[in-house]
Amino acid sequence: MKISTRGRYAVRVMLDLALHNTGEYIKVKDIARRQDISEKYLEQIISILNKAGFVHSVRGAQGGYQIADDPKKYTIGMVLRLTEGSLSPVACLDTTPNQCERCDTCETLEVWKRLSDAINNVVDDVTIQDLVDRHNETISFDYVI
Amino acid sequence: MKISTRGRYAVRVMLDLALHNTGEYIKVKDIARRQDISEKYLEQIISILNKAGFVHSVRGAQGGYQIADDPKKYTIGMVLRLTEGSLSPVACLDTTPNQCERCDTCETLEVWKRLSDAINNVVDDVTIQDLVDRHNETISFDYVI
DNA sequence: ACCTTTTCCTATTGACTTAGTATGGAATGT
DNA sequence: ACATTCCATACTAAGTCAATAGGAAAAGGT
Repeated sequence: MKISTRGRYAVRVMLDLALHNTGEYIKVKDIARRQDISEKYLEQIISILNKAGFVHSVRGAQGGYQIADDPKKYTIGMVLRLTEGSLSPVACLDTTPNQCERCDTCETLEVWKRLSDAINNVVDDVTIQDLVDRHNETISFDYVI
Repeated sequence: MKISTRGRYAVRVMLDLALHNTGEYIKVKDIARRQDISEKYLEQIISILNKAGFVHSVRGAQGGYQIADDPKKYTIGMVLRLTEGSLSPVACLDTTPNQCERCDTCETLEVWKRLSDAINNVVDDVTIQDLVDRHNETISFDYVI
């Protein structure tokens, strides 16, 4: 029941791009350095975000990435589902109708549904913008000290 | 973010033992047949439950297993945490204090905490007895038809 | 035209986990 | 003694994770 680095890194990439959205294109190398993540591994992850249209890329010198839309438009859930796959705790909830042959008499299905809803409610309630705000709070707190 | 068969089977074992708690000892072979799970694999899983004291065992002929305490006493969360390990979505929540070197400035920590709480709230709200009740409802519903 | 930068694409790898299977030993009732 | 049942450990095939490796393609600077 762990979120893998792929999903967590993807969220951090989106946050990094939102924080550095100056109009210039952001290089993977810079994100990797700031986030302390392997450059090559980040390439793969950002490529997923790119194919889904979450970020926009330009190749060649002076190229890089930008977040495609307003950070308010992207929830953590969208990023995690894209990179991790479905967040439902059991596979049988991933298809409608439920393909499990035991689902008619399954005593535990209700629990998994509640669990799935609880998970989705949290991750879909938080946007990348919320993380930006959170970051800015932390920064100003540092200034006070 | 999936619960593995180990955890799900463990819950079904506990439910099976609760449903068949007649005073006699229940054989792994019978649970395996009813639940349609490999006997040998079930042995390993029930052994975890046994070592944790969730079930009580007797060896030899006429031996088997019984649920150790009132099914109301066991939550799904207890069974899952025992068999799956921690249910928190990120490893850094598993130790106090948080060992992650980035945790002071981590913008996402709050999300993972909320997610962890949401998960635990659901699984700790449901007991094995609730599954028994759910089972009995389904049975009586079948009778009506 | 050439070179550097940067993204894009695919293959490979070592460690680990999952979901079992296999083999045999220890205890218990008849 | 013997069948039954739990107990313990080792093994395995397939898959996932978290990268690493190597190069192709595009774009800008000179």
